[in-house]
Order: sequence, then C-alpha cells, then structure tokens
Amino acid sequence: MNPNRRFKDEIYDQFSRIGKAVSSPKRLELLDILCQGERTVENLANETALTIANTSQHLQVLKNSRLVEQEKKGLYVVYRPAPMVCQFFLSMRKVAENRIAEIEQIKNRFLEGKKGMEPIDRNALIERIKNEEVTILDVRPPEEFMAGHISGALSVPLKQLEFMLARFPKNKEIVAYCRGPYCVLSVEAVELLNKKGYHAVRLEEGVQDWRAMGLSVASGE
Amino acid sequence: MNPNRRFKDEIYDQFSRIGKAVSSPKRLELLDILCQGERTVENLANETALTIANTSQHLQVLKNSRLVEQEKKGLYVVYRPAPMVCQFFLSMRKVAENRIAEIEQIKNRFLEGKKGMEPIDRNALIERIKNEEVTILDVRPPEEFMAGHISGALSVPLKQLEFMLARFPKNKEIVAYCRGPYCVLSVEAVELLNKKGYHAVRLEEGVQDWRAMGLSVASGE
DNA sequence: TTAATATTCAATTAATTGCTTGAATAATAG
DNA sequence: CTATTATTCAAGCAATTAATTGAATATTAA
Repeated sequence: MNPNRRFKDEIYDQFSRIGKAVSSPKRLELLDILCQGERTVENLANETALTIANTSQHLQVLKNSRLVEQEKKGLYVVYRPAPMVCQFFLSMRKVAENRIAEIEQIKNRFLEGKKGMEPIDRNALIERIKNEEVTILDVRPPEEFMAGHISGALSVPLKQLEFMLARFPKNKEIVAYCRGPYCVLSVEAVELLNKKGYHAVRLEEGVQDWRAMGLSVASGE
Repeated sequence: MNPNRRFKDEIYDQFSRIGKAVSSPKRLELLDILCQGERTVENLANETALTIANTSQHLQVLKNSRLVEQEKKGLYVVYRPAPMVCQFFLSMRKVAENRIAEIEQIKNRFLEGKKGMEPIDRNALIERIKNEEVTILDVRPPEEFMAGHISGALSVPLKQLEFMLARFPKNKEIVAYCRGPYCVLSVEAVELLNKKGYHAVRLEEGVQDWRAMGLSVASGE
C-alpha cells in the first residue's frame, strides 16, 4: 500500500482508540464519575448499576485507551482519570448538549413537576453564590467534597441532609449542587428541602464546570 | 426501572452518539478533512480512499450524531462540520497525542530519513514566521487556502509547486504547511524543495492549530 | 495456613458495525 | 424526454462488541 495512505490509516486508527473508549454510554458514565475523584471498582459498579465483572472490563477498555490510570491500594484497585481527560469529556459534553436536542428533552421530562428545578437566571444565581448571599450545599459523598468543592460550600451528603436540616436558617435561600447537570443528588436534595419549607434551588454546574468557568474551587476539609 | 437510573441511561446514551461517531478511524479522517472546509461526497471519497457508497454511509452516521451538516448544491451534496465540532476534534487529538505513545512512533517512522522534517525549535520558527523572516507556503488545494490560511502565506498547491519554484529566492528560507501534523502535503513539498536546492522546513501546525494558538488567520484571495 | 474479599480472566451469546455490491433516486444537460 | 452524473438505499457477510457466568488470582486478616 501507498506509504502515505498507510501512515494516515495508522494515525487515525490510533485516534479512534479514544473514540472507541467513549462510544459506550456506560464508559461515559464511569468517566464522568471518575472526574469527581478516584474510585474503586466496587464503588463504580454500585454507582452505575453494572456488575463488578462488567465494570472491571469497561475500566480496562478505558485503561487500554489511556483515558484512566490504575493503582493498587491494598485489597482495592483505584482508578482515576488521566490528565486532560476531564477537559476532553467536558468538550464532548458541550458538543452533545449543544447539538443533540434530545438531551434537553430528556432533562425536561425528568424534572417535570419537580419544585425548585425551574429554569432560573443562571448568571444571577452564580453572582449571588460568589457574593455569599446564599447557603451553598455540596450534597455529594464526603470524599468528593474533599477532592474539590465550590469555595464556601458546606459538605452535606444527601444521606445526612435530613438530620442536618436544623442547622440552616429558614429565611436564607439554599443552593444545592452535586456532580453536574446529570447527577440527581441535588435534585433530590432540593425536593426534600422544599418539602420541609426551605427556599432551595438547584445549581446544575458541578465542580468541574465551576472550575472551567474560572471560578474558585477549594479542596480538603 | 428506577427513574433516576432511567434518566442517566438515557442521557449517557445520547452522549454516546458523539462517541460512536468518532469511534471509527475513517470518520475521524473525514472530520479532519472537513475542518479544512466544506466538501462533496466524491471529493471526500477520493481523499480517504473509500468507495463513494461507504463515504456516504459514514457521512450519514456523522450527520445523525449531529457532527456534520449537509446542503444540496445542484448535483452535489456538500458537507461541513457543525459548530464546535472542530474544537472538539482538536481536544480529542490533543488527548490522543499526549496519551498514546504509538502516535509519536508512527510519525517518527514515517518521517525517518526525510530531509527538513527533523524536529526543530517550534517556537523560534513561529516567531520567524510572525516576523515575516521566511517565505511561507500553503501547499493545500486552493479552495482550502481560500477558506482560511496563515496570514502572509502564499497559496502554492503541491501539484503546482514544481512549476512555481522559480518565483522563490533561493537564499530565503521556506516554511511549508498544510492541514496539520497528519497531512503529508507539506512533507512532500519540503522534500521536493530540498531536492531542488532550497532550504525548506515543515510547519506541523495547520490553520486550525494556528487559530487555536491565537495567531493571525486570513481568508479569501 | 486458611478464610474472606476485591478484582480480573475466559468462554459464550446476542447484537451491532463496517464494507461491498448492485439497484434506486434526484438534479442537470442535451 | 433521455442520458449523465452524484448520491443514497438495501441486502448480506465477516468482524467486533457488551453483557453474563463461573472460575482464577491476589491481598489481607484470623
């Protein structure tokens, strides 16, 4: 074969390894979760409703296409996204959200009839968050909060929200966020808060988005 | 099924449409070419060494995942990338280049023994281009030059290079570029120029990269 | 050592995909 | 109206892939 043709075939074949890795919905979900912080296989299997063996296989596909790295920690194997991968994922999500109309429809159908999920003036909300005019709750599991959270947010994992309700003044508005637009933790948090008489709204952005917008992110306690 | 689970499955399923579209090496090559400017099916088939029918099918996959748009112009159907798609492609290419070591190897093997292709000080070269200290040749087909080119470059399609040689002073260094690191037009141009006694080097960056670096791009004549 | 736990491996099945071939459609020119 | 050209459609084959199952491996704790 013509060496020029051969060269191109080989190069695009390598590029397609990345594409193949992100051509499976389950692997995309795994990547999305991993962008919140490293995880064990078992943990990822629970989050995604996959069997352990299947999760492991998907993770190995991701590893072979160099999108994730793996480290053995005692009895567990911990996976984490490779550098640049979360940016790439965001870029892919952006194309999908802008180009595929079905995504908006699915979101609307899911949020239909839920309180506090109505479209709001995003920029005004972000302004109020920056000015600390609202109480911000990070309702993800505590490890994820530790790995990185919106500056000024309180760690209130969804599971503990009900027990911690008393701490929040009823007259101050509450903004809950979690992993991003397709994570439902904050949806449930806002539902609960509104039922209990708080004025709560949901912030769709996750920490990754927040960082990508150039806003302040903290980590640790 | 649990509505939360169902929501996630539906969303990531939509995301994966983008991933599936870029999971085929041939579709990636098509996208890469389209990012240089719109093309007909026949033209794309020639560039990629695919049959017309097969090209058409790939283009329809790209269309169904909303990565390209189509317009009928007389007897021809013209395809072009949808907004944001070229940025996404660059982001994917960047991950691939940084994470997949085989790409560098394939490139080195291909360029092995060719003159003027040795690794050079990229930034110094770009500086000299910006300062117009070298003659810059855009060796792509003229339509692509029209659609966008590095400011100050001359359109010298590879096919006409031999006939236009006389125009260039032998004492001024020549820099040739084409579509990007995986396009071989500039490789062939540099080989020819060096054989004819010119001092020519290759710029790996294409117009897209040039623009992405914030440098000056012109279009038209 | 043995038992328990987390992960990976290997084999199987059903479904999907890429490519080829030849026919069908649509726009234009004579 | 007919012929030509560009593109798409439809059917079929070979190859690849996702998920399941049960067994194998590796690390730790008893």
